[in-house]
Amino acid sequence: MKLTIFEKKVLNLVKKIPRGKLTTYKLLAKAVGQSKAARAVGNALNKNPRLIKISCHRVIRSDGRLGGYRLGWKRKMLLLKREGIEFEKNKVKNFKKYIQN
DNA sequence: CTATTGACGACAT
DNA sequence: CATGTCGCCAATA
Repeated sequence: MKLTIFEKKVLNLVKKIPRGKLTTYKLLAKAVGQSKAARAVGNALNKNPRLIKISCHRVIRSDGRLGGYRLGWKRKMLLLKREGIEFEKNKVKNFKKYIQN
């Protein structure tokens, strides 16, 4: 499985997110120099070859909603709760305070 | 080269 | 708050 440059960039940033912190597809896009490629970022994570090793569950939507996850958003939510993150109505409560800058 | 496909985002209704 | 629309983009067929 070979990864494209774009995918590598994204995955490398994602794996650095510390436990209990979050980031968004949009921020990642900006971080790799393509502020409008949030959607493409999501696709990159979807292809994530090491779903187990890379914590792609810490990436959410810019509006605080969870966004997708290969194994289902419920699973994603569980993992986040396990890291001490709280929810309300399918949205992360005060998500801005968890964002990793 | 063109068309399609989404783990998206901003805005309108 | 819930949907729908439209624009964006990298990857793929």
